[in-house]
Amino acid sequence: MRLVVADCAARYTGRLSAHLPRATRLLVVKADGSVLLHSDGGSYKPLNWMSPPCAMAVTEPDAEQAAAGVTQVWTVQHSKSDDRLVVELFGVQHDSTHELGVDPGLVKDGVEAHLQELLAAQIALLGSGHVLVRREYPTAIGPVDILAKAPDGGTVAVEIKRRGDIDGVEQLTRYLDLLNRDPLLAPVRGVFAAQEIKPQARVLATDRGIACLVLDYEAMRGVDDVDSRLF
Amino acid sequence: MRLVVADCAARYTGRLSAHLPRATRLLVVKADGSVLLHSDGGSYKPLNWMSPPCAMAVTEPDAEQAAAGVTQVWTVQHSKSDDRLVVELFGVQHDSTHELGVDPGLVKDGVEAHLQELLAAQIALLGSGHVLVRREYPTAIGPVDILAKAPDGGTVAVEIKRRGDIDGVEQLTRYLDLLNRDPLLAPVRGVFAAQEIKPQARVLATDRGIACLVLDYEAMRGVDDVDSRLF
DNA sequence: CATTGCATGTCGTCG
DNA sequence: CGACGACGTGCAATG
Repeated sequence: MRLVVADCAARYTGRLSAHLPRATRLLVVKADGSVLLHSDGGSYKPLNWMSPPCAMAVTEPDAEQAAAGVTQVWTVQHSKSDDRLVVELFGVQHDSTHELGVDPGLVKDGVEAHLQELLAAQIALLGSGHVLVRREYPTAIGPVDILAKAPDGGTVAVEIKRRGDIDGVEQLTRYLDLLNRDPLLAPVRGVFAAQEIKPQARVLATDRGIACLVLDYEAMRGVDDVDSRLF
Repeated sequence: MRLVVADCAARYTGRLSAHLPRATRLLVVKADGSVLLHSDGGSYKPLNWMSPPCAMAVTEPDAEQAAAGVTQVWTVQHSKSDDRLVVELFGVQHDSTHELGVDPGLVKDGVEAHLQELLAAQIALLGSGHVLVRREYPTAIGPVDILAKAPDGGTVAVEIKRRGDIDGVEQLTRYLDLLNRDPLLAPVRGVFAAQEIKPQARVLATDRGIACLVLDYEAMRGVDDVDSRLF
């Protein structure tokens, strides 16, 4: 990994065209050839970058660039597309290279998968008397998160999201359209379950006769912990 | 901006829980207090990070950490949530600080907005005899990208995307449902226009009687250039 | 300030 | 390799 702090300007062409006026920035060149240009603020997203696979060529400035004070030019070309990043360096404050080795990568705890497990285990949250049919119930247009039988003999299809917005309601609607054509399942009601349900999503769901269920992750995990201790 | 290359391990808790096993990484501390942990590969996204506003506290390792070889601990706490990033540093290879100043930021050329302008100017791409009503036609659930009158007296609603996938078809469907309730506009046909239309989106659109229009950005810009020269 | 829709999204997973 | 959904999505425009 090479770290350069330099006064620079950049131009990107590819999926869009964009340019960065001259300023002092951090340039990171990673072992796989990818390049990041970071400013001293903002988010984790660089101002400009090139993703791997790509190759960097360092060239001398042409006459015009040299007259403007450019000391070197980095041309970073993506290997599989015509995306290109050209960086003009004016003055270099810092330049160092470091051996980092391979990274074992991030280890995450589950979120949506865990919510699905918890709700399957606590299916009575849908209402007393509900029975789990199965998780990831397969259909032609993808798996339904949870399918359950209601005490009245009907079927309940549950779509689970961490954050419930309009897309999730659309997805559940498509499942319901399909499932209700199956005489063995119909009538199928929908339940839209999420840790947080956006107002617009709630309106749309209600308009379509889909129930909304707000999931309390901590509480559900608490119940689960109690269960774990009992067995 | 502070750049540190160090052997480190990290733990993030907040919207999810995750940890990074010990390895050598780049740690960037920006002027606004935000912290990025980068490996020597992958994309521009850090392995782990903390967004501003946040504050970093550097502390001595406790007895257990010290025994494991930890020399210092960085605790980065988000100011507005309970998101927290804790980094244990074992050995520091590099540590430097740089003054960067304010960045003027990225300047982009338009993409979707430009497509919309071009199609509005070349409305005959919808078929000969079409007349533009307006761009960003307002409705209760958001603006329709382009509304036009067809030569047969009907109305055409156009949804424009750079890449056309299923969400765009859903969005256009909602607009069409609403617009067709207006007797002054009905019947309203839909046109789904994009530089690239995903197969699933095309199937869904066709199934709903929505026409698909693939936009050739370069060709449309070419026509526009010719127009500009004429005037 | 909340909401919405876009993104050079990136990243996993599955067919 | 392509398609699809989730993301600690981030981010700007907008009401």
